[in-house]
Amino acid sequence: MTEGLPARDDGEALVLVMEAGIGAPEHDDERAVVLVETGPDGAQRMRRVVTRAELAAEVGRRERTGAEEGRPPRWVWADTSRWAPDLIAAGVRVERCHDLRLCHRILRASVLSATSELARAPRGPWDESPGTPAVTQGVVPLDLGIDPDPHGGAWAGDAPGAAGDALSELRRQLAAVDGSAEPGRLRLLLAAESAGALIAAEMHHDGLPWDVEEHDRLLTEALGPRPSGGRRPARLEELAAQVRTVLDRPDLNPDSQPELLRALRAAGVPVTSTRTAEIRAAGHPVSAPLLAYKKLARLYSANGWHWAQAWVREGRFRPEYVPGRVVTGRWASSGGGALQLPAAVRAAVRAEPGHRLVVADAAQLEPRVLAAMSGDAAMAAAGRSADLYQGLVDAGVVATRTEAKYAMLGAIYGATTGAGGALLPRLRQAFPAAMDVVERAARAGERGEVVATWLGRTSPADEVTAALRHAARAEGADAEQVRLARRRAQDHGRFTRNFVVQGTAAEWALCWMAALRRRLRALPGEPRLVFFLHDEVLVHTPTGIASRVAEAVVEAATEAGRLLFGSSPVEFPLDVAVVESYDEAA
DNA sequence: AGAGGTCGCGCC
DNA sequence: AGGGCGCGACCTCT
Repeated sequence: MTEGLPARDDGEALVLVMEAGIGAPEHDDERAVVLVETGPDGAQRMRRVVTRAELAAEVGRRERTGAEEGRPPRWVWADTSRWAPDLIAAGVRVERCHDLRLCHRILRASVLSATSELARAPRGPWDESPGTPAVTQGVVPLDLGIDPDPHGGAWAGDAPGAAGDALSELRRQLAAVDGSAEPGRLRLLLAAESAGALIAAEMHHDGLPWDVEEHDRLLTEALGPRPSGGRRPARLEELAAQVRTVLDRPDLNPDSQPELLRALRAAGVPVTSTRTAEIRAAGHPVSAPLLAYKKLARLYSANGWHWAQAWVREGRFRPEYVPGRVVTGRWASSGGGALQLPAAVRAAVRAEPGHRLVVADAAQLEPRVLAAMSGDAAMAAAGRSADLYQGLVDAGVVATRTEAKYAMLGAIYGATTGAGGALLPRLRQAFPAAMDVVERAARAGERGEVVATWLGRTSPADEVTAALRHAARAEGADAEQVRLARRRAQDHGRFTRNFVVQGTAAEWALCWMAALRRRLRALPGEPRLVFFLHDEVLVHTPTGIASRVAEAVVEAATEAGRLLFGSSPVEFPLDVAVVESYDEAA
């Protein structure tokens, strides 16, 4: 089922942007940038050299002429996080790009491009991990084969054998895609990954609107006024005092896990760790004040005043988003824990005057993705209702919505025991095709094999699992070796089982955002994507077009489903809310 | 003093 | 429970 996937666009112009890597860093504006325009076959059409200071104007010009002809170019560069921020700061937001480093990483590992020259070549500069500070801030260590004099004219971009040469790399990538058994899937994946890199750069630039006063209000309400010096807030101090009294340890520091654990055990509290669940289960008089302390201490240290001072500037929280850092294809973030923004502080995410936040999240995304990728008609039918979990209840698969949720998540995460594990036979009976997809992925992982997402992103090779398995099967293997191999196989099987679903959900989400971004660009008033959380987006928009933005978000979800799964009957409904602050969304 | 490891908990 | 993360606090080692 590939009818939605893009065919090669032979009319698309690719414009490489490369740094010549010359000039002293203190004269950054004068550093040379080389632009090379090619067709999708990699044949060179035009090249020019500009200074870094001239780049944004040059890119903006080419982008406009492309847009007028209805064919914006695709900008090709080593690393979006190195080029896009300056362009965005200069007011230039390109329509599309191709991030060589992110795409290289996908093609290097993908089962769909395994026989390509790119995949079989030894590791080189393009295998360096993307998004690391050394890569994004330093000069990319590429041998571009460029004459160091930007006005000298001589240029050796076609010099063979230069492993770091961006044009050669682009050609290798295009060849890997064209030579793949599933070029449409890879093409979509690379385009989506690259669009994600653009979005990440734009979201960092735009930032999440953050109301520092509201944040201070809710912190003060929970913790007491902001303390001076290194002291704890009043409410935390009170709770600490209660804990000390109950445990009869006047000098206890409740922030120290070993100290706290010793004190709890000395007081006869039956815990083996300081985990919240154990403390709650103990039902001891210390439980209530200690649990309250832990909750507030977390808020204070992770998202308190100090956090705001470090990460919020001029009313915006600007974390760094790092596409491609999570093996499954999900984004990671760095700086301020953007992807763990707790519910307790979301009231501080407030639209600016005259604006609204459009908050949208995909309902039960992972189960729906599983239904689509497996072509499981029964599961698709259960997902016809807006709430897939309720759909399972209505179909008579399980008795309650809670059971449905546990069972589905258990199937996707690899539960073996407990409520989730117990319900698996019911799911297997009701949705054999869907369960077959995850169980085959699990078995492959247990054997130490790789698995791939719908679009071809492939799990990292795991030699350890395979080696342990081999050792355990060898003549004379002892029980300990067998136990170790089995344990490792089970762990890796759970990982690969989850990989195919989480990774495909990440692909859907990338397509969703890319489709949304394109729609937002066509709207007036500059509505901006300002937050992304795996299956959820926030758009900051002028109030007057908020309803059009909400429509665009829904249309983009439908488009994402079509792009990935063609005519699959699986729907991807959203919960959409137009609100003034994030906490108002359900 | 600083690096690195572990725990625990926030998000999906 | 089971998958994927980032981060802060504490602790240990160097």
